[in-house]
Amino acid sequence: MTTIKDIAEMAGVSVGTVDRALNNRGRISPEAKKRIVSIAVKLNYRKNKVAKSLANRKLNLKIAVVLHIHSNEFFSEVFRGIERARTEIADFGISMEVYRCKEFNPRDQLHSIDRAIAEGANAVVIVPINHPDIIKRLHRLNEEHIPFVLLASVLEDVKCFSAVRCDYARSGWMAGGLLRVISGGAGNALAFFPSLSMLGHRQRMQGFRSYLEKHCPKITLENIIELPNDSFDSYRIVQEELSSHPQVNHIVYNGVYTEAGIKAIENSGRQIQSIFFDLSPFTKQALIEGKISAAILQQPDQQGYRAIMVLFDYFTANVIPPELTIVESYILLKENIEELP
Amino acid sequence: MTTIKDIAEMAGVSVGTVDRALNNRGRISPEAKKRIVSIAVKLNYRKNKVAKSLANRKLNLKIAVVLHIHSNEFFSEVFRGIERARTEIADFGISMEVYRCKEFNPRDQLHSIDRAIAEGANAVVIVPINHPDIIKRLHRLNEEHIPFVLLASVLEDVKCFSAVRCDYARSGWMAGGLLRVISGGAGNALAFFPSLSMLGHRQRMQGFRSYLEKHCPKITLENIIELPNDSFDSYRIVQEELSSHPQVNHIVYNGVYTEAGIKAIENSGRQIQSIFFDLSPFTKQALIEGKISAAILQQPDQQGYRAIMVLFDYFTANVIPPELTIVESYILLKENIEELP
DNA sequence: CTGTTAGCGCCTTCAG
DNA sequence: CTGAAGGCGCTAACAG
Repeated sequence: MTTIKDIAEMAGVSVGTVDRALNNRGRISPEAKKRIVSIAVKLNYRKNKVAKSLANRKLNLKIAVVLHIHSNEFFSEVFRGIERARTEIADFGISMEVYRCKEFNPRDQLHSIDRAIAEGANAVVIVPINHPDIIKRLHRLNEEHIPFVLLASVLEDVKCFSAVRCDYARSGWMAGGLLRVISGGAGNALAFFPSLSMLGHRQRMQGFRSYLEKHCPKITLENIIELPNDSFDSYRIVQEELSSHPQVNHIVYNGVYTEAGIKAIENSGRQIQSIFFDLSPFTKQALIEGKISAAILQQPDQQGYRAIMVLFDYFTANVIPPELTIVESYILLKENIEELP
Repeated sequence: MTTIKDIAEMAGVSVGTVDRALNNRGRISPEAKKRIVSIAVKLNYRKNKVAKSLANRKLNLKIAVVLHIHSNEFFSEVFRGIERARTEIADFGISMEVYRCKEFNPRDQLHSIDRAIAEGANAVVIVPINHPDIIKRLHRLNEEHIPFVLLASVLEDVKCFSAVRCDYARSGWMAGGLLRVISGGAGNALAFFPSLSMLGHRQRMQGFRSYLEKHCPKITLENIIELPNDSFDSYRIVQEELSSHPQVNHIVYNGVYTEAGIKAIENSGRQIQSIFFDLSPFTKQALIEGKISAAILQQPDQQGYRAIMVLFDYFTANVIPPELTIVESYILLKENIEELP
């Protein structure tokens, strides 16, 4: 491992000069810089993350995390990942502040961003609301050179430092594949999705639909339903859809209120194979009890964790992340989680 | 974040004394120690991993990794995880040396361990051969207080620092569950496993068998076959078994030579649903082409990575790991990996 | 038994 | 434009 001291000796200059040469701090003669850089390249010099972090300490780096308040189980998991990251980065002198704001309330989220910046955040992780004011504010963050990471969401037309999310289209596609396997390739299905005004959900829905169109000619997708943002209404809608589609024997359910879906299916008294998205406690229980057939997970904790770590790598090692980090989705059967005999 | 300096000031002693008190180095009066420790507890002091690592540098910590030479695809993946860990721990002043030895050759492995220790390894990660001489050597490592991590294998009666592996019984159980789903709960099956003298494989096989017994009364498990350690022989055996069991329409294949299994199934010309373990390039291709139905993965790269990181956490933060770290297994359908339209 | 000090590698500040 | 020095938190070696 070569250090700036090695380079300094080799170049016959002081470490200070090497530091200036290698970090574009100016105040250095072009010739000296060139010579030092070439030595650094020759010795394959890499900055030591640990030493840098120790020195960084004085900078008091701070990451702001802008989340919703009334978070569902999915975001609780995301949050768990974020908290895990917090403990890991603390030793590196990087702190984290969480700002929670009302869901579907752009004004509140805007306010949170402003506050974060005012309080000295050096970077932002955000689950953005798709609203012109927010978009505009994010553009301004770019102008202010505050890197921000988009978490668990799709926002087009915004150039962010990095984005961390699942591949929504893929997860819908996988739901299709899983349905093919579970159904033996034939049957009648209903699919429920949360607010399709969110691009991610729409992509998932489209992935699912196009899979069935391409690969499952014998599965009739009788309806695709957008779920309301309420547990009881969701229950009622699932129930109604089941009543009005008596041949349906398969359901794909992607919704915040998993209990609603589970109960509605159960209370129908019909033999229905179902695929749920995400692993709420209800889903988990229902899976183990055989009330639902399978689940598709998107590792929310990993998403939260990675979003923070992207910034961590940047601060500690100047790593420029890929524009998009995809966290893989997984299929879960009861056999993955039930207790073994 | 409180530092030893804070504690020193508070206790009216020097940082040296605090260091001795907090790290059981002796040479300190019991009263001083007690007082300092209580202050540390009150201030919720945690050692700073970064600073410790920087200081650790002088110790030149070294992790030895004892692997087989003729590694299959599974161990290539394990190795990739290990190399990933290498780059992460380098900045912390911890190096890694890989010792490769002939598979199924205890003498050679023994020699590798000896050499690793002679060359100053402070810890060992090993994929152990289940042989009395190796076991004895591992016991001696314990006496020498060299922590060692067992990787991707089960060894009873050896108290190790930590073990990292998949849950073999669970992955067999999952194969059963997947077969249930794929087959619709009825059919005739064959199951192939690698050397059952390895405890892990035996556990997986038992997990699979007991699942079918408990939950799939209509699936006839016609035979369980142990695969030889050769590609051509494996092919021949699968072929023979298929011939002598003409009603078989389901196969579970866990073997090193995945190509053998795939080809034998393909060449039989029969309509066979199959579940493979692990994701070799052959398996991946066959999955995408629909020649096999599903795969069960055990994240070998994660296993390699975690094995190293367990020691890393110990060296940098004195973290005592759990005796066993289970890396989850996952189900893979073609829809997980095929290209999206 | 305890205090002091010199690093670990890097960054920043202050002199020159 | 460049060098020297101090400090980030912890450890180890040496003095007392």
